[in-house]
Amino acid sequence: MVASLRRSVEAAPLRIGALAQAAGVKLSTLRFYERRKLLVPLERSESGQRLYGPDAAIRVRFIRRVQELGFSLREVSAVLAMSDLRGTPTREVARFAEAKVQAIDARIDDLRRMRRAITTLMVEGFCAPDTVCPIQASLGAAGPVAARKPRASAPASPRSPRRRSTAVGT
Amino acid sequence: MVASLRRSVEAAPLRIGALAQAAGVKLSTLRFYERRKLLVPLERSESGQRLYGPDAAIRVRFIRRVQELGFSLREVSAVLAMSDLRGTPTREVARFAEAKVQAIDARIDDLRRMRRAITTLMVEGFCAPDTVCPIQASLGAAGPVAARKPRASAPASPRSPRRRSTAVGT
DNA sequence: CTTGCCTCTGCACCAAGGTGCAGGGGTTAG
DNA sequence: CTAACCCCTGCACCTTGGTGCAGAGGCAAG
Repeated sequence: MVASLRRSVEAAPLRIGALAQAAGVKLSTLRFYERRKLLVPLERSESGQRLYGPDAAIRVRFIRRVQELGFSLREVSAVLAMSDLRGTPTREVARFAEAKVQAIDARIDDLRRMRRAITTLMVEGFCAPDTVCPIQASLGAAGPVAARKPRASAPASPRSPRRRSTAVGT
Repeated sequence: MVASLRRSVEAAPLRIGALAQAAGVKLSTLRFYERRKLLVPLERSESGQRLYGPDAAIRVRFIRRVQELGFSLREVSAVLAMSDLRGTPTREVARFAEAKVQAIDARIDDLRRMRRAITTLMVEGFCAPDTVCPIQASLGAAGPVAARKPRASAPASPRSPRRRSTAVGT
């Protein structure tokens, strides 16, 4: 009842299954995001069913995209918190945003460097024997090593494991 | 004894502890990389101690850097396998390299888009209330959602947890 | 009312990337 | 010789980001 009376043009609230479909993720993922405070349903029905607003799918897709860009869920939630502070760029938020931008720039630089190393290599016909391969040299030089953190990229089906070793092909 | 007689100019083989120090990682990490075939010691001493060549630290740093760029260890090892094929860019390797370059480009594009969204936002004084925040809109639009994959970036000390929720500050 | 499809909660488990620890030897200075 | 370090193996455990499952309840159609 309550729900069906909202401003009529507004899309009806989605239940979890519909949202999962719309956003292309699993129910369990949505519940997981809720635990992590990334996506909280607009409200619950009397019987406890999660009801999401029509923009929820965008939020979910956003989360996935940002993760793809190499940010952890913790960071994604910081970004979301920031974007949720509509109209109020506090000093803290501004600093956070700035830091994010710098991190993004640094990451772009690294990717460019790596890209360059790879293409150069391919053009030059690969590493000469008995030298340190330039791909490695380009990124392996001394400097801060950074504690274990990242992960990303290529597609891998969740239910297709059973491969261990590490061949170059494929 | 054996070790001290190698061609005098070549740096002495490192034992695992020295390499770990030089590369800024833990012993256990090096052993782990060995299991994953990312870094195999040059040889073992008679008593079974791992002995690494002088370039090992570069390789380790390289691994860390590439991971930071958002590649999984599986992918890193593919890159390394590629770079280890000194002098022989096979067709397979070339295809792999090309794919990597494309992946890198795509990732750079995404990062740029996100960067743009953030800076624009900061300039414009944040999202208007009652609209979908442009940060989210810029990346959350419909399209393929991509199965769970990535991870990366900001520093976080391994032994400093005990924080759960997700505030924007810090 | 029963069937079928959703959804709920709680809990266990998965893979990746490490980390730590126990128990047992190597090696080396004093 | 013995202490102090270093290193070995195997195994258990940790964090992230999800998944899956069981057991129980909601709800619309026939």
